[in-house]
Amino acid sequence: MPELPEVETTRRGIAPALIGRRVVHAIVRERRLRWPIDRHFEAAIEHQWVRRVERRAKYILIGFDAGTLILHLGMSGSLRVLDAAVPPKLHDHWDIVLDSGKVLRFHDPRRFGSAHWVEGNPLEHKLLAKLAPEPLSDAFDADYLYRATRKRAVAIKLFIMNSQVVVGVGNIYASEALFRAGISPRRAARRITRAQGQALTQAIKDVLAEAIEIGGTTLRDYVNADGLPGYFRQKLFVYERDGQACRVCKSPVKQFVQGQRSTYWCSVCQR
DNA sequence: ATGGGCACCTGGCTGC
DNA sequence: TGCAGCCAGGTGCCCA
Repeated sequence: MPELPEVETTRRGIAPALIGRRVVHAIVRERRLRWPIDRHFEAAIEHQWVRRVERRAKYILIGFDAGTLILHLGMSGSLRVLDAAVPPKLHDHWDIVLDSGKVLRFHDPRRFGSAHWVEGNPLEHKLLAKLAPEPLSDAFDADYLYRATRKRAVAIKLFIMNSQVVVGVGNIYASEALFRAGISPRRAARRITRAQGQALTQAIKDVLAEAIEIGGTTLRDYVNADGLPGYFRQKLFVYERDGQACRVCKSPVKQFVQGQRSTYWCSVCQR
């Protein structure tokens, strides 16, 4: 899936086409996403005006007067804004047709994405209530991260991917941030030094901000609201570069599995 | 509380 | 050419 930069790029891309528009119709073709789409989904949003398009972690929040749509793109999801006349393709699971003649269309081959309609404060919803700070916020700072690592035996890579520690750091940017901070992904969280905690905090912020700047990372199927890929792949130091020369020291990038996910790192640059 | 592993699903690629 | 096996931007949930 899209990680935080891809979700944020999507949010920025769809927002101008949505805010202030009215929903004329909603069409669900496939309800079996990660959780089945509620049968009241279509009726809940029809005829409502979109007021806000926000993001919390990797969730996109589309706010209406009567409630909020909480969307997740899963591993292979994407949201695009198209002319309503464009016919849907395989795995285009739902449409929100707008009074502008445009449609917000959700595409997700693996169906790990989700859509929830909630009334009341969306941040109190079960999926959002226990999430840690946003990585690009002031609440996520070196002091916070260092304190959180104390007494934690888990490997630092798994630690920074834990949404109860910090949100939005997925498999690509976890490896990339650790490379930039010079920390081995296997290091126990409680073994990092204060200086390493500082470097890691900054690396996470930098890598996410830089990726957002150029539209995120497209590895296989991610596209933004206009159907275009992101270009951060060209800036990756280690992710999916196993066997290739480290961009800093020229020794081969290594790969191994942590928590059933591939980790990429340079054993010379990272300790 | 913490950590580890599984489940959900389709498609693309590799190697026989 | 066919097909089995493996792998992929996530994360909630169950178990020890």
